[in-house]
Amino acid sequence: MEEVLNFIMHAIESSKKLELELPNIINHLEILFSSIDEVEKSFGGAKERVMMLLSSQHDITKTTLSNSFASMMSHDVFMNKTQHAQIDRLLDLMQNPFDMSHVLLENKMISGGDIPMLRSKGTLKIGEMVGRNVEGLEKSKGLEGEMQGIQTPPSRPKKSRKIDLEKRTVMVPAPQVGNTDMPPEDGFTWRKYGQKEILGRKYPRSYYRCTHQKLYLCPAKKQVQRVDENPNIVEVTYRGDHICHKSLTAPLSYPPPQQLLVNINNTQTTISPQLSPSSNSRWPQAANLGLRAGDASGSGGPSTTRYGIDYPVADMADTMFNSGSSSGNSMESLFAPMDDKWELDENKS
DNA sequence: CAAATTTGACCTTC
DNA sequence: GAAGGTCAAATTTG
Repeated sequence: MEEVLNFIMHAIESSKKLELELPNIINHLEILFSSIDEVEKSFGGAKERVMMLLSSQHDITKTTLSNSFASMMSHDVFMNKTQHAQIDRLLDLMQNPFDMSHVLLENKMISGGDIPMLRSKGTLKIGEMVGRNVEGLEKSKGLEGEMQGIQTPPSRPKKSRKIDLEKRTVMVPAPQVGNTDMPPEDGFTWRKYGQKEILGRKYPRSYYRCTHQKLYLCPAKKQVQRVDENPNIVEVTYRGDHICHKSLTAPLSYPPPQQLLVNINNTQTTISPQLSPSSNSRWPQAANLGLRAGDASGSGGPSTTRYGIDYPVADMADTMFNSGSSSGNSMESLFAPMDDKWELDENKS
């Protein structure tokens, strides 16, 4: 419990720090990123500990947890107006490749030649919560279809798209280099099972399901689609919750998440319903999107998607309550780089 | 050879 | 019947 408190206190501290420094780092995206990252990690650590405690105590459902966070989010705890403005700016940058290069230059200047958050693969990462389409809300038609475990003979088993799986859509930047069609990373391993041209959409939609779908009957799925207006952003729609443990699907050691974490609530009106208890209760655990850029192995062949963990502030709700993330050990790897970042930040301030 | 991706066909919904 | 979602055989890759 003490550990939880430590994490929370650290998160709060980091938040305050961020708030104070905001005017100074408004143009320093890398610092801004690090700061957000710090806050997120701390809350993530707290969440993890709480989850561990809960699982030992049993029976407090994820729904409850999600609701709690939904409530927090609805009060905009983590996103004040200034932060929203920052995100708007980042989005603008994302929408213009030229501006992106400007960002790079900008970071270079700031960091004296090194661009920790942009130099590797992830580049900028903006999670935009565009909607939680509670598709299943009125679909009390009952659970039909694939999760029932009813075996139907040879000719294709009956399946239904109307399974009571909620959808959650997030917008994340597409990889800028390499195979830009790769789906965002989110800590789980996915297997592509289809791709389809969608009417009115410029780019095809890819369908992924949890690699362990068969082994663990894990119902988690996701769709990845590039945004027409801005190919630099992909729309990821999650359906179903992972029931397989993350450790089964992702490596135990996570690469330092050097990506940008931004949560964008388009509009308050959009968000509120999305945060309804019912819609939260079954969010995919993997709400934390990442990017795997620079991987040119996108087409064909076994390329088990090894997703590093990263937690966009974008979806801190999920980050805190839904991602079955790292082990105790991993926290070290999470915080180690952060210390460096803060050193950097503190030097600036 | 196992595991992942590709892709055309099939299924379900509207 | 059209469109979206899924299956599964074929293909690719390590």
